[in-house]
Amino acid sequence: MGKRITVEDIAKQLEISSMTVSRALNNRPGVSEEMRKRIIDTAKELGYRPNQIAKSLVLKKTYTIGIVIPKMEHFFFPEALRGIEDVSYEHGYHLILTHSNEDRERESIAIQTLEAKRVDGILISVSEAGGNIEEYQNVVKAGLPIVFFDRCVFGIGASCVHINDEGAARLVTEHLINHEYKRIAHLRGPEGVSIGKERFNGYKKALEEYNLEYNAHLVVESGFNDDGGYQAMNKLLNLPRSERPDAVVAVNDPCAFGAIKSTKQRGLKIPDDIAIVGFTDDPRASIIDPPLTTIRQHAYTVGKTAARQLLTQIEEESDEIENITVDAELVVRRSCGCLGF
Amino acid sequence: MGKRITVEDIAKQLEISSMTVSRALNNRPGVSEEMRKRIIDTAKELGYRPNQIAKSLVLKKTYTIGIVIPKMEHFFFPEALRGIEDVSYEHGYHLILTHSNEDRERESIAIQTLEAKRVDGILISVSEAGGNIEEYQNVVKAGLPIVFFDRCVFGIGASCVHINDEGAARLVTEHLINHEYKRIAHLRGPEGVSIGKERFNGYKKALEEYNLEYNAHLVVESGFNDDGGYQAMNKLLNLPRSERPDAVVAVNDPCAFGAIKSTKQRGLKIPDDIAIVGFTDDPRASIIDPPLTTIRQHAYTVGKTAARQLLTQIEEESDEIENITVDAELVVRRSCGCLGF
DNA sequence: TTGTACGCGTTATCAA
DNA sequence: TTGATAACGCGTACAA
Repeated sequence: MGKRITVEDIAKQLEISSMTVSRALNNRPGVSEEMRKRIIDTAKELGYRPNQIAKSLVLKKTYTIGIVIPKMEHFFFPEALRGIEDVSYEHGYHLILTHSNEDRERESIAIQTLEAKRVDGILISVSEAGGNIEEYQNVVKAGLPIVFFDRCVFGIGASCVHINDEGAARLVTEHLINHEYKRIAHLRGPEGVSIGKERFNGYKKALEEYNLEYNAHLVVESGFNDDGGYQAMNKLLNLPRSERPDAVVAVNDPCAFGAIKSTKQRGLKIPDDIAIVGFTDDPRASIIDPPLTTIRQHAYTVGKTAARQLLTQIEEESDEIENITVDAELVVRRSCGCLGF
Repeated sequence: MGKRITVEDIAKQLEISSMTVSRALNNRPGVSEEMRKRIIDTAKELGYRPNQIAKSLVLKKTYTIGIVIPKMEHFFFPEALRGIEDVSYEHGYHLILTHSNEDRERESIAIQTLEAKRVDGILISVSEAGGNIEEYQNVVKAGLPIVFFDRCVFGIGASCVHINDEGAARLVTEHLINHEYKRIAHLRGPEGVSIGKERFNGYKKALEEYNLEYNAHLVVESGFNDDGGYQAMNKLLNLPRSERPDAVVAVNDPCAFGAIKSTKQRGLKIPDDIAIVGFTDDPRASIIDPPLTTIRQHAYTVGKTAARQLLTQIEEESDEIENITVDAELVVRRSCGCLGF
């Protein structure tokens, strides 16, 4: 931040007061057209750039929203970010991007930074390590609008935008059941993260509905990445042959990719020996061998919706809380063996 | 931005001056340990959050760097962003993220916004539509550090971090030549963008070096996305059979994916009928059918290096300009037909 | 239509 | 060790 032209500089050059300059530059009434023109011209000439910092201080408004993202590597987040950006841009808001790297403490610091920067609102997807509930509550208490997206925290008085994780997991599990799979395993996400829990619930409810036995040995915690999926799948494949699953529901696509790798390494065929389905519709899902049956999440729409919800809260100063569900759909490809080829 | 606790509030509660509070909270000397403790305690109690806006105004420093990214959909950028974020975080800087969406005007607005927000520096990858040279020059003139990454603009007094695009394009083209391909086409990026031009130069130089005829019909502009690659490949395949290429160098992986789609649609086999190579090493490259021979770009390293260069300029107030090249490597997979299976 | 005084929340400077 | 004052750049409120 070097020396910059200020309204005062422009005022001096034209021998008028800084207020007139301010009025002219902000299209306020009370300035003669001639004066306004002269002011705008010299502003351009001098390369004036308004100081948004000073503006924010007096207006108590930054036109900035803070984002907390747990993991940039997941395709879901850049895509959601794109949705957030599009909506914010339309509304004249800008983004401060922070990254928790799935770390509790780093997330906590990120939130405090955003508060210090006086963002007008926060969009957050909580870290895999589980949430800083108290931190979130402080934000809510302080009257700073906050909207959770994808990985949510309920019951603290904040809005939430996510897909129907339980329903979608149930859908994909039922799809497997309907195609005669009997021993269906689940590579589950962390207990403390909403989507991990809900997808697990969906899986379980599908089993119950069809009177399939729930077997705790067939549920392995995997985290959200491919390495976790690889490790978890290894555990399942280390079971005695008779106890091995004939199908696997992975908590997300990266996890499914890890599971596919593990399966192939042992010379097993997908879907002939074992079916695998994912959740996300990562760009790789359609071109991996075999193409992955999965749930299409519409990350862009989730981002857009979350941003809209946040901006509504900000601009209408409403604190109406909403729990918004974005539609998801089953995408059937070869990895589940249901296409008949 | 609601009512927030200020240093003044803390000062009043303790019946001291706000300066003492400021000193205590910023670990400055000149406060008795006892006083410091009391101040920190009441700050916590009251839920004090420093107002970085006010701080920035007086310190003329925001600890924020602005990013301009042309297209979130390219895998390269989230990955570079991750590198940028990691380095910035270490240095205590935060990111304002803007998105030009490959649009000239939107890029221009983004830059002006970042100036208004008084970022301490800018990292930019220019839009496909070509650069706002004057805008960049104004930034440089204003003394605001700016570093280009990946898609650069040279000769305006700004640093640049990119891979050796020309060398890498030459490498991959030579690889094809060495494996007896004779009619090698190029799906090229836009004229006005550095990487488009340099990769084209690399392609051309490889041909020259091996005395292969350069044929302008075999060079088609494609843009940077898969649709552009698809369209461009269609043009090549519409040529009379004898004029068709036997190999194609795509300007990047998304473009190569489009070309692969076009080729498959016509029932042609890759690499038997036509070889295709890309540039990026997108996550899909390794799992598409056939796996794509490409250049691995190390986007994360590019982001990291660019951020480091920018922070050096900011913190050392040096305006030494550097043109930094990040290594890239050839990744040979099946799509070029050189693996012998 | 234009200008003056003051405040936003913080820190630097100088005095006590 | 502590405090009073001014300043950062701008906009609000009121006066001329």
